[in-house]
Amino acid sequence: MTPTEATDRLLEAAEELFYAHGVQAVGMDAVRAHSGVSLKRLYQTFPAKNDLVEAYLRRRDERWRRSLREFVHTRGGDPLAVFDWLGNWFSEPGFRGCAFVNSFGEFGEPAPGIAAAIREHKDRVRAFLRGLVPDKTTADQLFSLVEGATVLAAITGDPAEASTAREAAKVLLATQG
Amino acid sequence: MTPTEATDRLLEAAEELFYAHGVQAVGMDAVRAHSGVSLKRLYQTFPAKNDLVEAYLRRRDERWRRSLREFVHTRGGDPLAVFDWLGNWFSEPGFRGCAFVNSFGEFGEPAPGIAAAIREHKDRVRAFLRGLVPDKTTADQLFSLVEGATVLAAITGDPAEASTAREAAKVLLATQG
DNA sequence: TAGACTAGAGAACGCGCATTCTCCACGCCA
DNA sequence: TGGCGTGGAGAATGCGCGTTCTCTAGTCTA
Repeated sequence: MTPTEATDRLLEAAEELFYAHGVQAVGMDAVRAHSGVSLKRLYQTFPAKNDLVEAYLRRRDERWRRSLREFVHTRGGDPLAVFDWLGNWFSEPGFRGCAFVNSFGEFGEPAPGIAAAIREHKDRVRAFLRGLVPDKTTADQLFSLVEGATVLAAITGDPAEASTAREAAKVLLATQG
Repeated sequence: MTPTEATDRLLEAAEELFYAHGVQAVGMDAVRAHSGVSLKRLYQTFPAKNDLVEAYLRRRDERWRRSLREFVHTRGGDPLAVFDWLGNWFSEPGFRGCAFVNSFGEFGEPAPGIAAAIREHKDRVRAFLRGLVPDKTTADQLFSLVEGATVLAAITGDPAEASTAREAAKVLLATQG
Protein backbone atom coordinates (compact mmCIF):
# COMPACT_ATOMS: atom_id res chain seq x y z
CA MET A 1 0.00 0.00 0.00
CA THR A 2 1.41 3.35 -1.07
CA PRO A 3 1.81 6.11 1.53
CA THR A 4 -0.74 8.37 -0.10
CA GLU A 5 -3.23 5.54 -0.29
CA ALA A 6 -2.72 4.85 3.41
CA THR A 7 -3.25 8.52 4.18
CA ASP A 8 -6.45 8.58 2.17
CA ARG A 9 -7.83 5.51 3.83
CA LEU A 10 -6.96 6.84 7.26
CA LEU A 11 -8.61 10.18 6.66
CA GLU A 12 -11.66 8.53 5.17
CA ALA A 13 -12.02 6.25 8.19
CA ALA A 14 -11.29 9.08 10.60
CA GLU A 15 -13.99 11.24 9.09
CA GLU A 16 -16.62 8.53 9.15
CA LEU A 17 -15.88 7.56 12.71
CA PHE A 18 -15.09 10.94 14.25
CA TYR A 19 -18.08 12.65 12.72
CA ALA A 20 -20.51 9.90 13.61
CA HIS A 21 -19.38 9.17 17.18
CA GLY A 22 -17.31 12.14 18.25
CA VAL A 23 -13.54 12.29 18.35
CA GLN A 24 -13.05 11.27 21.96
CA ALA A 25 -15.31 8.27 21.66
CA VAL A 26 -13.26 6.79 18.82
CA GLY A 27 -10.00 5.06 19.66
CA MET A 28 -7.02 4.82 17.38
CA ASP A 29 -7.62 1.09 17.20
CA ALA A 30 -11.06 1.71 15.72
CA VAL A 31 -9.45 3.90 13.06
CA ARG A 32 -7.00 1.11 12.32
CA ALA A 33 -9.76 -1.46 12.04
CA HIS A 34 -11.99 0.73 9.87
CA SER A 35 -9.20 1.86 7.57
CA GLY A 36 -7.35 -1.43 7.25
CA VAL A 37 -4.09 0.42 7.85
CA SER A 38 -1.79 -1.04 10.47
CA LEU A 39 -1.22 0.81 13.72
CA LYS A 40 2.44 1.16 12.86
CA ARG A 41 1.70 2.88 9.61
CA LEU A 42 -0.96 4.99 11.26
CA TYR A 43 1.58 6.40 13.68
CA GLN A 44 4.14 6.82 10.94
CA THR A 45 1.62 8.91 9.02
CA PHE A 46 0.14 10.81 11.96
CA PRO A 47 2.50 10.83 14.94
CA ALA A 48 -0.29 11.53 17.40
CA LYS A 49 -4.06 11.44 17.48
CA ASN A 50 -4.22 15.22 17.51
CA ASP A 51 -2.48 15.29 14.17
CA LEU A 52 -5.07 12.94 12.72
CA VAL A 53 -7.88 15.03 14.18
CA GLU A 54 -6.49 18.22 12.72
CA ALA A 55 -6.03 16.60 9.31
CA TYR A 56 -9.57 15.25 9.48
CA LEU A 57 -10.95 18.71 10.19
CA ARG A 58 -8.93 20.39 7.46
CA ARG A 59 -9.98 17.82 4.90
CA ARG A 60 -13.59 18.08 5.93
CA ASP A 61 -13.41 21.85 5.65
CA GLU A 62 -12.18 21.62 2.06
CA ARG A 63 -14.74 19.08 0.97
CA TRP A 64 -17.66 20.67 2.80
CA ARG A 65 -16.97 24.09 1.30
CA ARG A 66 -16.37 22.67 -2.14
CA SER A 67 -19.72 20.91 -2.06
CA LEU A 68 -21.50 24.07 -0.94
CA ARG A 69 -19.64 26.25 -3.45
CA GLU A 70 -20.42 23.98 -6.38
CA PHE A 71 -24.08 23.71 -5.44
CA VAL A 72 -24.46 27.46 -5.14
CA HIS A 73 -22.61 27.89 -8.40
CA THR A 74 -25.17 25.78 -10.25
CA ARG A 75 -27.78 28.18 -8.88
CA GLY A 76 -26.01 31.14 -10.35
CA GLY A 77 -24.60 32.22 -7.00
CA ASP A 78 -27.98 32.81 -5.41
CA PRO A 79 -27.36 33.26 -1.66
CA LEU A 80 -30.65 31.51 -0.93
CA ALA A 81 -29.25 28.38 -2.53
CA VAL A 82 -27.05 28.09 0.54
CA PHE A 83 -30.13 27.28 2.57
CA ASP A 84 -31.38 24.77 0.05
CA TRP A 85 -28.05 23.05 0.30
CA LEU A 86 -28.36 23.08 4.07
CA GLY A 87 -31.77 21.47 3.78
CA ASN A 88 -30.27 18.63 1.78
CA TRP A 89 -27.43 18.25 4.22
CA PHE A 90 -29.73 18.19 7.24
CA SER A 91 -31.74 15.44 5.60
CA GLU A 92 -28.81 13.17 4.96
CA PRO A 93 -28.78 10.05 7.08
CA GLY A 94 -26.09 10.42 9.70
CA PHE A 95 -26.27 14.20 9.83
CA ARG A 96 -24.97 15.24 13.23
CA GLY A 97 -24.43 18.97 12.97
CA CYS A 98 -21.29 20.91 12.19
CA ALA A 99 -18.15 18.87 12.77
CA PHE A 100 -16.30 22.00 13.81
CA VAL A 101 -18.85 23.12 16.33
CA ASN A 102 -18.97 19.60 17.73
CA SER A 103 -15.20 19.47 18.02
CA PHE A 104 -15.19 22.86 19.68
CA GLY A 105 -17.57 21.45 22.26
CA GLU A 106 -15.52 18.33 22.72
CA PHE A 107 -12.27 20.03 23.55
CA GLY A 108 -12.34 22.46 26.41
CA GLU A 109 -8.84 23.60 25.61
CA PRO A 110 -8.14 22.29 22.11
CA ALA A 111 -4.63 21.70 20.87
CA PRO A 112 -3.50 24.80 18.96
CA GLY A 113 -3.71 23.11 15.57
CA ILE A 114 -7.25 21.96 16.22
CA ALA A 115 -8.39 25.34 17.50
CA ALA A 116 -6.89 26.95 14.41
CA ALA A 117 -8.61 24.50 12.07
CA ILE A 118 -11.96 25.28 13.67
CA ARG A 119 -11.51 29.03 13.54
CA GLU A 120 -10.20 28.98 10.01
CA HIS A 121 -13.16 26.96 8.82
CA LYS A 122 -15.59 29.54 10.17
CA ASP A 123 -13.53 32.37 8.72
CA ARG A 124 -13.62 30.74 5.30
CA VAL A 125 -17.33 30.13 5.36
CA ARG A 126 -17.86 33.74 6.34
CA ALA A 127 -15.62 34.83 3.49
CA PHE A 128 -17.60 32.68 1.07
CA LEU A 129 -20.86 34.27 2.15
CA ARG A 130 -19.36 37.73 1.86
CA GLY A 131 -18.40 36.86 -1.68
CA LEU A 132 -22.00 35.95 -2.39
CA VAL A 133 -23.54 38.96 -0.66
CA PRO A 134 -21.72 42.23 -1.21
CA ASP A 135 -23.09 43.85 1.92
CA LYS A 136 -20.87 42.67 4.76
CA THR A 137 -23.47 43.08 7.46
CA THR A 138 -26.08 41.14 5.56
CA ALA A 139 -23.58 38.40 4.81
CA ASP A 140 -22.74 38.10 8.49
CA GLN A 141 -26.42 37.94 9.35
CA LEU A 142 -26.88 35.09 6.92
CA PHE A 143 -23.90 33.40 8.50
CA SER A 144 -25.58 33.58 11.87
CA LEU A 145 -28.69 32.01 10.38
CA VAL A 146 -26.64 29.25 8.80
CA GLU A 147 -24.96 28.36 12.08
CA GLY A 148 -28.16 28.58 14.06
CA ALA A 149 -30.09 26.42 11.64
CA THR A 150 -27.31 23.83 11.70
CA VAL A 151 -27.16 23.65 15.48
CA LEU A 152 -30.91 23.42 15.82
CA ALA A 153 -31.30 20.85 13.07
CA ALA A 154 -28.69 18.71 14.79
CA ILE A 155 -30.29 18.90 18.22
CA THR A 156 -33.93 18.70 17.22
CA GLY A 157 -33.37 16.46 14.20
CA ASP A 158 -35.67 18.61 12.11
CA PRO A 159 -34.34 19.52 8.65
CA ALA A 160 -37.06 22.18 8.38
CA GLU A 161 -34.78 24.53 10.29
CA ALA A 162 -33.22 25.15 6.89
CA SER A 163 -36.38 26.58 5.39
CA THR A 164 -37.09 28.66 8.47
CA ALA A 165 -33.69 30.24 8.07
CA ARG A 166 -34.18 30.54 4.33
CA GLU A 167 -37.27 32.68 4.78
CA ALA A 168 -35.41 34.90 7.19
CA ALA A 169 -32.55 35.23 4.73
CA LYS A 170 -34.96 36.16 1.98
CA VAL A 171 -36.31 39.03 4.06
CA LEU A 172 -32.85 40.23 5.01
CA LEU A 173 -31.65 40.13 1.42
CA ALA A 174 -34.72 41.97 0.17
CA THR A 175 -34.34 44.67 2.77
CA GLN A 176 -30.61 45.31 2.54
CA GLY A 177 -29.02 43.17 -0.13
CA MET B 1 -22.86 19.33 56.15
CA THR B 2 -26.55 18.93 55.30
CA PRO B 3 -27.49 16.91 52.21
CA THR B 4 -28.98 19.89 50.41
CA GLU B 5 -25.89 21.94 51.10
CA ALA B 6 -23.74 19.16 49.70
CA THR B 7 -25.94 19.00 46.61
CA ASP B 8 -25.65 22.76 46.13
CA ARG B 9 -21.92 22.75 46.48
CA LEU B 10 -21.58 19.85 44.07
CA LEU B 11 -23.74 21.45 41.43
CA GLU B 12 -21.96 24.75 41.82
CA ALA B 13 -18.58 23.09 41.39
CA ALA B 14 -19.83 20.94 38.54
CA GLU B 15 -21.10 23.94 36.65
CA GLU B 16 -17.91 25.93 37.05
CA LEU B 17 -15.70 23.06 36.01
CA PHE B 18 -17.84 21.42 33.34
CA TYR B 19 -18.67 24.65 31.60
CA ALA B 20 -15.12 25.95 31.67
CA HIS B 21 -13.26 22.81 30.66
CA GLY B 22 -15.83 20.49 29.17
CA VAL B 23 -17.46 17.55 30.88
CA GLN B 24 -15.09 14.85 29.74
CA ALA B 25 -12.01 16.80 30.72
CA VAL B 26 -13.15 17.10 34.33
CA GLY B 27 -12.79 14.09 36.59
CA MET B 28 -14.97 13.30 39.56
CA ASP B 29 -11.98 13.92 41.78
CA ALA B 30 -11.76 17.49 40.52
CA VAL B 31 -15.41 17.99 41.42
CA ARG B 32 -14.68 16.63 44.87
CA ALA B 33 -11.71 18.94 45.33
CA HIS B 34 -13.51 22.03 44.04
CA SER B 35 -16.68 21.40 46.02
CA GLY B 36 -15.10 20.24 49.25
CA VAL B 37 -17.58 17.35 49.33
CA SER B 38 -16.12 13.91 49.92
CA LEU B 39 -16.15 11.34 47.16
CA LYS B 40 -18.37 9.12 49.26
CA ARG B 41 -20.99 11.80 49.65
CA LEU B 42 -20.66 12.71 46.00
CA TYR B 43 -21.59 9.18 44.97
CA GLN B 44 -24.35 9.03 47.55
CA THR B 45 -25.84 12.17 46.03
CA PHE B 46 -25.21 11.35 42.38
CA PRO B 47 -24.73 7.61 41.84
CA ALA B 48 -22.87 8.13 38.59
CA LYS B 49 -21.18 10.93 36.70
CA ASN B 50 -23.99 10.98 34.15
CA ASP B 51 -26.43 11.84 36.90
CA LEU B 52 -24.29 14.77 37.95
CA VAL B 53 -23.98 15.93 34.35
CA GLU B 54 -27.70 15.79 33.81
CA ALA B 55 -28.37 17.68 37.04
CA TYR B 56 -25.80 20.28 36.04
CA LEU B 57 -27.51 20.81 32.71
CA ARG B 58 -30.98 21.02 34.19
CA ARG B 59 -29.88 23.51 36.79
CA ARG B 60 -28.07 25.58 34.23
CA ASP B 61 -31.16 25.58 32.02
CA GLU B 62 -33.29 26.99 34.85
CA ARG B 63 -30.83 29.68 35.81
CA TRP B 64 -29.93 30.67 32.29
CA ARG B 65 -33.55 31.07 31.26
CA ARG B 66 -34.46 32.88 34.45
CA SER B 67 -31.70 35.40 33.87
CA LEU B 68 -32.80 35.97 30.28
CA ARG B 69 -36.47 36.15 31.23
CA GLU B 70 -35.89 38.69 33.98
CA PHE B 71 -33.72 40.86 31.79
CA VAL B 72 -36.25 40.90 28.99
CA HIS B 73 -38.99 41.60 31.50
CA THR B 74 -37.24 44.78 32.64
CA ARG B 75 -37.31 45.83 29.00
CA GLY B 76 -41.02 45.39 28.81
CA GLY B 77 -40.77 42.14 26.88
CA ASP B 78 -39.00 43.66 23.90
CA PRO B 79 -37.73 40.75 21.79
CA LEU B 80 -34.68 42.79 20.84
CA ALA B 81 -33.67 42.81 24.50
CA VAL B 82 -32.82 39.16 24.03
CA PHE B 83 -29.92 40.19 21.86
CA ASP B 84 -28.75 42.82 24.30
CA TRP B 85 -28.72 40.15 26.94
CA LEU B 86 -26.71 37.93 24.61
CA GLY B 87 -24.20 40.74 24.12
CA ASN B 88 -23.68 40.95 27.87
CA TRP B 89 -23.34 37.21 28.15
CA PHE B 90 -20.83 36.98 25.30
CA SER B 91 -18.73 39.64 27.02
CA GLU B 92 -18.52 37.85 30.33
CA PRO B 93 -15.10 36.49 31.15
CA GLY B 94 -15.17 32.75 30.77
CA PHE B 95 -17.93 32.75 28.14
CA ARG B 96 -17.55 29.54 26.20
CA GLY B 97 -20.73 29.23 24.18
CA CYS B 98 -23.89 27.33 24.94
CA ALA B 99 -23.36 24.60 27.52
CA PHE B 100 -25.98 22.46 25.81
CA VAL B 101 -24.52 22.74 22.36
CA ASN B 102 -21.09 21.99 23.78
CA SER B 103 -22.40 18.93 25.58
CA PHE B 104 -24.15 17.80 22.45
CA GLY B 105 -20.80 17.96 20.69
CA GLU B 106 -19.05 16.14 23.49
CA PHE B 107 -21.27 13.09 23.54
CA GLY B 108 -21.65 11.26 20.29
CA GLU B 109 -24.37 9.08 21.77
CA PRO B 110 -25.40 10.85 24.95
CA ALA B 111 -27.04 9.00 27.82
CA PRO B 112 -30.81 9.35 27.46
CA GLY B 113 -31.14 11.74 30.40
CA ILE B 114 -28.48 14.02 29.00
CA ALA B 115 -29.94 13.99 25.51
CA ALA B 116 -33.33 14.85 26.97
CA ALA B 117 -31.92 17.72 29.03
CA ILE B 118 -30.34 19.20 25.93
CA ARG B 119 -33.44 18.89 23.80
CA GLU B 120 -35.72 20.20 26.51
CA HIS B 121 -33.55 23.24 27.02
CA LYS B 122 -33.83 24.17 23.36
CA ASP B 123 -37.56 23.50 23.38
CA ARG B 124 -38.01 25.82 26.35
CA VAL B 125 -35.98 28.61 24.84
CA ARG B 126 -38.00 28.32 21.67
CA ALA B 127 -41.19 28.45 23.71
CA PHE B 128 -39.95 31.55 25.49
CA LEU B 129 -39.29 33.31 22.21
CA ARG B 130 -42.67 32.31 20.88
CA GLY B 131 -44.18 33.89 23.96
CA LEU B 132 -42.35 37.09 23.13
CA VAL B 133 -43.13 37.10 19.42
CA PRO B 134 -46.65 36.03 18.52
CA ASP B 135 -45.76 35.00 15.00
CA LYS B 136 -44.34 31.48 15.26
CA THR B 137 -42.23 31.70 12.15
CA THR B 138 -40.62 34.94 13.18
CA ALA B 139 -39.96 33.58 16.65
CA ASP B 140 -38.23 30.55 15.15
CA GLN B 141 -36.16 32.80 12.92
CA LEU B 142 -35.01 34.77 15.94
CA PHE B 143 -34.17 31.49 17.63
CA SER B 144 -31.92 30.58 14.75
CA LEU B 145 -30.20 33.95 15.05
CA VAL B 146 -29.73 33.45 18.79
CA GLU B 147 -28.12 30.07 18.32
CA GLY B 148 -25.96 31.20 15.44
CA ALA B 149 -24.73 34.27 17.28
CA THR B 150 -23.87 32.15 20.31
CA VAL B 151 -21.91 29.59 18.36
CA LEU B 152 -20.02 32.22 16.42
CA ALA B 153 -19.27 34.36 19.47
CA ALA B 154 -17.88 31.28 21.18
CA ILE B 155 -15.63 30.27 18.31
CA THR B 156 -14.47 33.69 17.17
CA GLY B 157 -14.51 35.25 20.63
CA ASP B 158 -16.24 38.32 19.27
CA PRO B 159 -19.24 39.56 21.31
CA ALA B 160 -20.26 41.76 18.37
CA GLU B 161 -22.03 38.74 16.91
CA ALA B 162 -24.85 39.76 19.22
CA SER B 163 -25.39 43.12 17.57
CA THR B 164 -25.14 41.63 14.09
CA ALA B 165 -27.94 39.27 15.01
CA ARG B 166 -29.84 42.07 16.72
CA GLU B 167 -29.96 44.10 13.52
CA ALA B 168 -31.22 41.08 11.62
CA ALA B 169 -33.88 40.49 14.25
CA LYS B 170 -34.97 44.09 14.00
CA VAL B 171 -35.54 43.73 10.29
CA LEU B 172 -37.41 40.45 10.68
CA LEU B 173 -39.64 41.88 13.40
CA ALA B 174 -40.39 45.00 11.38
CA THR B 175 -41.29 42.97 8.32
CA GLN B 176 -43.43 40.27 9.89
CA GLY B 177 -43.85 40.76 13.62
C1' DT C 1 -16.60 4.29 79.57
C1' DA C 2 -17.69 0.68 75.88
C1' DG C 3 -19.85 -0.12 71.77
C1' DA C 4 -21.86 1.17 67.35
C1' DC C 5 -22.61 4.22 63.78
C1' DT C 6 -21.14 8.08 60.71
C1' DA C 7 -18.35 10.56 57.55
C1' DG C 8 -14.09 11.64 55.43
C1' DA C 9 -9.46 10.67 53.36
C1' DG C 10 -7.40 8.38 50.37
C1' DA C 11 -5.92 3.81 48.57
C1' DA C 12 -7.31 0.24 45.39
C1' DC C 13 -9.52 -1.78 41.35
C1' DG C 14 -10.73 -2.24 36.60
C1' DC C 15 -10.95 -0.62 32.27
C1' DG C 16 -10.20 2.00 28.15
C1' DC C 17 -7.10 3.90 25.31
C1' DA C 18 -2.79 6.46 23.27
C1' DT C 19 1.49 5.01 22.28
C1' DT C 20 5.37 1.71 21.89
C1' DC C 21 7.45 -2.76 21.50
C1' DT C 22 8.08 -7.69 19.99
C1' DC C 23 7.89 -11.15 17.02
C1' DC C 24 7.03 -13.30 12.76
C1' DA C 25 6.32 -13.87 7.69
C1' DC C 26 7.56 -12.42 3.32
C1' DG C 27 10.30 -10.57 -0.47
C1' DC C 28 14.87 -9.02 -2.16
C1' DC C 29 19.83 -9.49 -3.42
C1' DA C 30 24.52 -12.07 -3.46
C1' DT D 1 19.88 -20.81 -0.80
C1' DG D 2 20.62 -17.74 3.03
C1' DG D 3 20.83 -13.58 5.44
C1' DC D 4 18.33 -8.96 5.76
C1' DG D 5 15.22 -5.41 5.85
C1' DT D 6 10.30 -4.10 5.53
C1' DG D 7 5.68 -4.22 7.22
C1' DG D 8 1.88 -6.14 9.74
C1' DA D 9 -0.45 -8.24 13.86
C1' DG D 10 -1.18 -7.72 18.08
C1' DA D 11 0.78 -7.85 22.84
C1' DA D 12 2.70 -4.76 26.35
C1' DT D 13 3.07 -0.31 28.78
C1' DG D 14 1.57 3.58 31.19
C1' DC D 15 -1.74 6.52 32.56
C1' DG D 16 -6.17 8.70 33.58
C1' DC D 17 -10.32 8.20 35.56
C1' DG D 18 -15.01 6.24 37.20
C1' DT D 19 -16.21 3.68 40.89
C1' DT D 20 -15.61 1.04 45.15
C1' DC D 21 -13.28 -0.31 49.31
C1' DT D 22 -10.65 0.27 53.75
C1' DC D 23 -9.26 2.40 57.60
C1' DT D 24 -9.58 5.67 61.06
C1' DA D 25 -11.26 9.35 64.01
C1' DG D 26 -14.98 11.33 66.03
C1' DT D 27 -19.69 11.26 68.10
C1' DC D 28 -23.69 9.65 70.15
C1' DT D 29 -26.07 6.30 73.39
C1' DA D 30 -26.70 3.21 77.35
